[in-house]
Amino acid sequence: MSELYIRVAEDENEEPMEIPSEDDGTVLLSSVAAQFPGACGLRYRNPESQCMRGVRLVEGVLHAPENDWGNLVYVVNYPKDNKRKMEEIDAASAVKIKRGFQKTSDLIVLGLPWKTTEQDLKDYFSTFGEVIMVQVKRDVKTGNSKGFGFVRFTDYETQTKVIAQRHMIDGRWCDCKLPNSKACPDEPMRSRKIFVGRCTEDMTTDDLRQYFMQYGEVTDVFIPKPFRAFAFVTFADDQVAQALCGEDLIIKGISVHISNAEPKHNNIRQLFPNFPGGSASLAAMFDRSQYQFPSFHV
DNA sequence: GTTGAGCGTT
Repeated sequence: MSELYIRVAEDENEEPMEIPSEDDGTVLLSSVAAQFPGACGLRYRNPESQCMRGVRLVEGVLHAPENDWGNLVYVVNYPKDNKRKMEEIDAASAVKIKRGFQKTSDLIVLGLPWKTTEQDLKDYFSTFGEVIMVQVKRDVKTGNSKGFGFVRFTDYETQTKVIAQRHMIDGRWCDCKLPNSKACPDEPMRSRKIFVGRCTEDMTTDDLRQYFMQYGEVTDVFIPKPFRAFAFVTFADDQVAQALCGEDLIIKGISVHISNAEPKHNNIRQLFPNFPGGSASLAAMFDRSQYQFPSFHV
């Protein structure tokens, strides 16, 4: 019975994840909760009655029905109020739960040899865990490496391990750190609009709409022309927008950075036609006033 | 073709 895995999913229609069982054939609730934070039990559809059945849980240990887990997909139970929170109240935490708790972020890789390629980086970092993105930053004109890059892992544990040590890559010692540009203000505006930084030119409004749909209803996508490497996406629900803020997301293999959309203030003069002095001081005042006048940013 | 602490064509 050792080295057995059971299939567990958040919902009957979601993709299952394999959770390891113990030597005696039981599964620890903590093993389930490690992948599904907040889980308090498991259920499954009884093939005969077609009814959902609970899995026996004794002191944190889940016991196989009829002493055999079989090939069924088990569904995670959450405490009742959690569930209501997820479905009705807190769209923000729903997004986070869905994506797993320990989200990884891009790591900056400092000190790369000039000759190191993205393939080299991928080969090297794959020895630590699954890699979902690598970049070597290059001079746009010459194509020469700037001597640093970025890497992103699937698992948070991998990320922790990689940050903790130095790396010998193609004959040089390199460091991996969390990049500086991670900050999201503590008191974010409750905007429904997000700023999507580091877009590439081949990302269309349709691409962005398709991608962001998974988090909630998208009401608008705006890509400035000519190309400026960023875009705005507006959601129907501000909680969805806020939940994504500060994240690095992979779109078409490219890591984009999500932050709050700054209020646009190009029409201040129209709002305050008689304000004395230059537009700069007016703009500054507008910025300080945005909490009192939330309706000004649309 | 050069360099060696840094921060990703907002």
